[in-house]
Amino acid sequence: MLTNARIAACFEEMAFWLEIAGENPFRVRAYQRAAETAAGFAKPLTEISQAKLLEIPGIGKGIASHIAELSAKGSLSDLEALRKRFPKGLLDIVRVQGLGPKRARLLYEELRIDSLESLRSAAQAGKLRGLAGFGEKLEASLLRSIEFAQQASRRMNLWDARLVMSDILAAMKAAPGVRDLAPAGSLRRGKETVGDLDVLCAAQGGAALVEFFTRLPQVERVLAAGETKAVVWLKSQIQCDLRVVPPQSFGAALQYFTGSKEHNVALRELAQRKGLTINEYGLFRAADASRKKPLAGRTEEEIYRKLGLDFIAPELRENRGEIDAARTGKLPELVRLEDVRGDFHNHSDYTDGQESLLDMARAARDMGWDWVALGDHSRSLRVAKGLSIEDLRRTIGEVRAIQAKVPEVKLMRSMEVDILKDGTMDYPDAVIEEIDVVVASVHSAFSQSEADMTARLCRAAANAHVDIVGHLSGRLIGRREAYAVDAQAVLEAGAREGTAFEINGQPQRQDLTDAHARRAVELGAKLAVTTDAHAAAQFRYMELAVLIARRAGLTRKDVLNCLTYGELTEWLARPRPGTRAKSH
DNA sequence: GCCGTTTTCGGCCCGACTGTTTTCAGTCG
Repeated sequence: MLTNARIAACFEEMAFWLEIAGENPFRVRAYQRAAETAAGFAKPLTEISQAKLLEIPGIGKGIASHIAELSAKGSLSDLEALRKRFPKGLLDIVRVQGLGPKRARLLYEELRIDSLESLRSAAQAGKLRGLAGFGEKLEASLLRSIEFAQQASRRMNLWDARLVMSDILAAMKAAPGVRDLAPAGSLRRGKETVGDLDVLCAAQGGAALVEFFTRLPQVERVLAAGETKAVVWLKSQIQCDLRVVPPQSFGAALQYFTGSKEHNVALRELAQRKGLTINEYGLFRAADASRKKPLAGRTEEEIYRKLGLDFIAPELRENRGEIDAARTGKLPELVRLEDVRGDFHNHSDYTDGQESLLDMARAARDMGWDWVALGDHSRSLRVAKGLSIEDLRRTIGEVRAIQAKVPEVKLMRSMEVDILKDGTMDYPDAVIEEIDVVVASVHSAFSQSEADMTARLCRAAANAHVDIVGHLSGRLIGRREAYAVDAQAVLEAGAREGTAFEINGQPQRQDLTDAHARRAVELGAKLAVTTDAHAAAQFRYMELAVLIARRAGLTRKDVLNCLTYGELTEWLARPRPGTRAKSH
């Protein structure tokens, strides 16, 4: 099936080659915007009629016909034509810091440079400095940048990025004259991976701060440093940007540097229509050329309010309709970490976890949760010491027994039960009925055909003994691709049968994605945010799961974890289509 | 290429930093 991700990649590449070709920059942007839209769109675009496509902001006749062509042929003739005009290696070349489409094209046309290798040898031979706009310094800096063009293109997962960020923020608190400090960028928006860290600082006068920042022990290399801005490469192997603004501009700057870029562009277009203009220093009347009297700037809330909008949570700022919703009072009231009353999916040392059931129960209590379903792996997952039927029954007894030791939190027994190759469960029905919460996941035969995998997961999602389908895509970010599956079909099957879907907060999984979670809710399914904790400390992964839920626009009523213990047991005992109610 | 209670044509967000230049282009976010 032609996925939205695949469509997005085509438009992204279209934009790239058009830019190389020196096309109208606004046409380029239109393709980039279409790519963003496609990537974040919950429903498969191929299933939407041409007329309905035109209603989507950023999609007009041209893009809609491209989608139709992609859908029909699996390729784009315009894209094929562009690919023939330029060598593929230019895609690598623009990853080098300081090289954009203009210079890449010049390098290709003047020196036939079409790969990182030919770029390196030309720079080493001193051949670049003769070109218009190139000099010795640029040549030398490019030569250095080539070295880590590869690693710089890798993105860090959100959890690791948050750890590095908190370290940098702690260090920056000691900087001279700091009045306020905040993370911005994609990390603040809760994106699953982060390309660079954005640190925002409020202070009067930035030079001393920039200096302090560039000399932090965490810094490996300074890429740029001016009066109000610095860019460094950290020893943790990620780029970190610092911006310093005066305190009265902190909110405007926080809004500006949180992005996304697409959200900000749309916001500024809105401002423009109202005779206003926004930059990182504040919201101004367009007529106020001096930019001396901001209408807003100290807080983000002010900025949105003065634009006639409700406050938009950072997680929603992707220009996917949130601005319209904010204008008409239709923004969802997003689920919050404080709304979560417990976890469904985790592991003890009976299988591949690090701590005992009792320690996990105590940790759940320390999280402030009202209830927790303590889990483990089922018998087929040998590498994780999956539990035999006898061991499973014994651990169910143990969970009941340790309840007395942690009266503050209601304990349940959950199991992550393997979905076998044919879509049946790893325990017989009679055994499964003894488990309080059944999370069904795929851990084997990842290379099945899309049709087989889809049938397998649909069968599990429609199984009345399954409460929650676990990590639907099976991807491990940066390590393993998602297996081939028609997620839409599985979400439909689950929604029809009243089965919930997991939003797994493990940093490498983050699965469902925000787009699939949104689709699940649109189809009428419930979601469960989970930690998949293999150690007590990993209960904190709930933070990531909730971020995904928020990015998906989920409210308390969409998320099972917001139920009280009483409400949850009612949900677990709910009548399922085609079967008798489960007994508990 | 997209878009429109000022417009169906002519606009399309804004600023910092670098290196190349004597006023600016390219890149980046």
